[in-house]
Amino acid sequence: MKSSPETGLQQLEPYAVSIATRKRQRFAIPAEHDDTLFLIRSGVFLARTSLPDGRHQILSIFYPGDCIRSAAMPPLDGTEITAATDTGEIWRLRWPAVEGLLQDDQELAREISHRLAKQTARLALHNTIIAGLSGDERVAALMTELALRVGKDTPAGIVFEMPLSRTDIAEHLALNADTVSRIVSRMRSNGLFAIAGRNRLVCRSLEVLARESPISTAIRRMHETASHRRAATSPACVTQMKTPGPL
Amino acid sequence: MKSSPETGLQQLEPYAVSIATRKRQRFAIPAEHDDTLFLIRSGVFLARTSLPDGRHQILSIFYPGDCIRSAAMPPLDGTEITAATDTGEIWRLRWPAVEGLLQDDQELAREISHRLAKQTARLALHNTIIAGLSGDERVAALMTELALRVGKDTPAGIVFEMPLSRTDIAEHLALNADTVSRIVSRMRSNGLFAIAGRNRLVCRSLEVLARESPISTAIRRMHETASHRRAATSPACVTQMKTPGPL
DNA sequence: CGTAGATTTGAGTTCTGTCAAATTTTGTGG
DNA sequence: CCACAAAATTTGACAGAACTCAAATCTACG
Repeated sequence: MKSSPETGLQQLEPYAVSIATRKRQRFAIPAEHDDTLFLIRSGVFLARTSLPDGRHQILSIFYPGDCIRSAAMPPLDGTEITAATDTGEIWRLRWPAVEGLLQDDQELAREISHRLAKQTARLALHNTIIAGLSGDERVAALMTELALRVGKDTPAGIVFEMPLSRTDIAEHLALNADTVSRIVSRMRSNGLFAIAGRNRLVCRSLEVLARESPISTAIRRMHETASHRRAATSPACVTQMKTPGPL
Repeated sequence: MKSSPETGLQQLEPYAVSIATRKRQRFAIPAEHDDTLFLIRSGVFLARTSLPDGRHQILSIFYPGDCIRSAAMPPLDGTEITAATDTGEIWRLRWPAVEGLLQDDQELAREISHRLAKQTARLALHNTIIAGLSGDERVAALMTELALRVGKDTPAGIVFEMPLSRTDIAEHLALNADTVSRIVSRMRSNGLFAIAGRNRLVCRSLEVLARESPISTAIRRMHETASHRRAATSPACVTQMKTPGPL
């Protein structure tokens, strides 16, 4: 169905400004009149916004292949995109330019609108998670998502770098950082996952983890198709690996 | 900027199945392989989903002019669209057919993608509301939205039919129906709005109501531009009016 | 090796959920 | 128009999950 490879949309390259990012690098969302498309090429990025009272929220997590159209961002001041992984690459394009291309390339039009639709579905699913699940279930849902998205299969289980701090997790799941810490500790002591070094998580069984979250089926449907999990020996996705050892 | 009138996209009519709806009428979301576009022509509709544990959630509220692409819905079983107003009209189109039209009509393509983007932004804003605001603030946000969307200016203030039951509100705002009832009663006794007959609310001052919600600015930006509030004597928007009297 | 930032943990508080009962509203049929 | 049953809403009492605040640890990094 899709003609493009993993992160796809290669044909947009001539129109894009490519930016190599480092952790915590921030990108402002242009105003309405300067509609912009960001394309995640590698790494994990976050859409973060701040409420008038000074608190912050993480609206969504972006993975390679995701498109971010500024017009689809809520009109909240202080909304920005931040890099969550140590390194990453993001493309920046003017939306009107993209729109022009779509007319001549129906395949491209189909692909972009499909991706945007899928991300809207993800947003809605996240809504469901926040609105309907307990703290524990929310964390389990996030861990399942990350295992599917940035995890690599190893003999010990699925290993992944956690790109979000406790505070990030809290801001994403509508919880408190203290509460997240408690929940993560509890899940760890229950053996749902182990911690191997700085921010590296090992999930022995995705099944067991998924069982902690009522809507894990939807999460898997949403993130598994886009998943490109591979053995830790794979050369791709270097973004996620700081040290090459499998554990 | 937009060439089309209020609910727009008239040129899609030949390709659409028009459905006149009555309250609580339900529409299934077609599966992935049968991507469909719904177009709200009049009335208020809800996207409702049910969790495995039997609870329900209302993912979003749709107003005239909104587009619902089934591929942008989360992959949750039991997700459906329901009519919230007594009467309404909805168009149903096959997405591939729409996609074909977009190629020949760039203006249409622009308009549809713009609407879909705006609705994604609304979803993200709703996320923010659920995740970051207290119960009272959430209800105030919803009331502000409804006043802007379906309200009509009268000498007594902004009058609107509340299309959502207490349970609906609860399912939309991630609260409990009992809690919603308490909050609504409290807001009413605080004079934020009055109740005039069956499900009819009167908001004396949008400013005062908006002050109850920290992100009212964004809500207004999001819903005011699409708003077509008019005096209660206006012939349009009959959907909202059961009895013609202004109070 | 020390400092700044992140994480963990404890104790107490608050908001919201739960359950049950009372009350109001709505729809229906004489 | 009234009576009645069903549904929706309101209200009270209580329980629980998550938040807040503060202090103790831990970690990264110069």
